[in-house]
Amino acid sequence: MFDLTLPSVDLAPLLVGGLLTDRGVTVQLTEVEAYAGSEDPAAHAWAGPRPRTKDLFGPPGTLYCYLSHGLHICGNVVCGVPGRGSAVLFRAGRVVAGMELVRERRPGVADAALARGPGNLGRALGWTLADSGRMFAADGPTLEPGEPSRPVSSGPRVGVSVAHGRPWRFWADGDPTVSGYRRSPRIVPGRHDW
DNA sequence: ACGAAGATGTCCT
DNA sequence: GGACATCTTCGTC
Repeated sequence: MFDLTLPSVDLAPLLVGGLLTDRGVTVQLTEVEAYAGSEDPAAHAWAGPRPRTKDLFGPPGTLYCYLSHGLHICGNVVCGVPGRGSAVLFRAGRVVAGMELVRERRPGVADAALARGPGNLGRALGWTLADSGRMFAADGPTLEPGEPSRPVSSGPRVGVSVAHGRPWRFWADGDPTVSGYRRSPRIVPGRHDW
């Protein structure tokens, strides 16, 4: 298990290569992003606790799931100081166990793409909004250390329109299961925006 | 009540 | 690289 009391920016690079398991499916993480809670304009926790984001403010080790674009379930592990809303978003991984189950959930998809992108990773694990609030523990989802498939690189987070100067996305560079970088169309040109 | 903005995915050229 | 589907949440009127 990881030390989930670490700040998200310190924990995130350690999670690359780590093994995320839930309900018989294991993915080796190849891409994650750190969000620094109430100190991070790009974080869901920035506006303070809301009905939708209440699980972000739970204890470290809480699974926070949110609905993205009305379709996709994305998952995070809450970490750091309790109540600050810090978390690491699981963006992509390689399926290493439960492959048959994942193929059923995502028919016709190439193996490398089964859990590529946060929404696809959530689908691979079968997550729904009801999974938000569960705890990482022996009887729930688990996170175990593992060796990254490639050297870990860092850069700006995908799709965020503010605080894009913070290189808080971490990935196994060159791994085919990593999602492509996508710049937010709403970043105002020329503005540094840390 | 209305409109815009998403921590996206997929298909198209 | 760009368009668009999709729908909840939130800000504003």
